Amino acid sequence: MPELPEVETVRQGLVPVVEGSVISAAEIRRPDLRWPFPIDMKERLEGQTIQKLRRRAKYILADMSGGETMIIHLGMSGRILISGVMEGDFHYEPSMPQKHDHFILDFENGARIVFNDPRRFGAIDLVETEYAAQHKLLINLGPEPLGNKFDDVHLQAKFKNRKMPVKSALLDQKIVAGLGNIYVCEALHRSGISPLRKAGSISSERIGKLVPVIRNVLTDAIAAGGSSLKDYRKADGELGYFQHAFTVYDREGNACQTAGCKGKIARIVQSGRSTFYCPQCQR
DNA sequence: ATGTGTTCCTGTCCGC
DNA sequence: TGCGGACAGGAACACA
Repeated sequence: MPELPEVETVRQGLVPVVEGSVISAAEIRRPDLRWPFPIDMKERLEGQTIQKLRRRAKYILADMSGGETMIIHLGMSGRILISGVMEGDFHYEPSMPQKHDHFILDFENGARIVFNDPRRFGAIDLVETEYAAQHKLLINLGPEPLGNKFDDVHLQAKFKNRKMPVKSALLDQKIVAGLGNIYVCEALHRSGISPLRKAGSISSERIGKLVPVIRNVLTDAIAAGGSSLKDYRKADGELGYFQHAFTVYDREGNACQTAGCKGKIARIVQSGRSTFYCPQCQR
């Protein structure tokens, strides 16, 4: 579900609530999500101050005062919602845990955050901050698409000789980390590149154009608070609204909006995932 | 090495 | 209304 813009939006929503806040209680309501939690995670979290909330690709990283970092992934259906209030605000009793609320953090300032994930493809781990970047889940990630290391030189090198469709290549987190199904489809449409094209067959000139398009799609989506289809909510429970700006994703059968294009948006399946594109203007 | 298919899990929607 | 099947923002893993 959540791709980079959604994860970043959630992170930004959580920052004012959790950064500098002391965890008074950690409630772990099942032993695992996709993988088992560290057996002593509760004890290692309680009493800690969350010093910094970072993001790497689709992961949220919470650095604790005691030198450990909590690594969080939202999977397909994960949400983190703020459900208590901070001191000084209007106060009310936190609601009872809902179905699929798996992990709850209470803070000394009265704030509460709840991790809810119906499908349980999400993950939470706790590791030494110093080695967080070497974590199995993070070590092989490619560059941040909004960072300096993501440029046309990098993408050309990664695409060279690859026979995989460009759609699949951009979903590969080792090539660039943070894109998912929505934003790959949208970026390819904005670029006029067919998702079916083999990555190795795209000219350096077109790759040079694709790089800023990817950045712009993600930046636009973050500015819109992400895309809310079914599960996704911002940390305050509000909807994102980038879904209204989709040009292809989930728009099968609609007319292509590209200026001068008479095409109709098609849906195909690549590597088991839906791809939406315009066969007319994407080549 | 590289590309593809399967799998984890719950919920929703659509057609009959 | 009920029932079955397709499908959903991800990505590790097994296998050709």
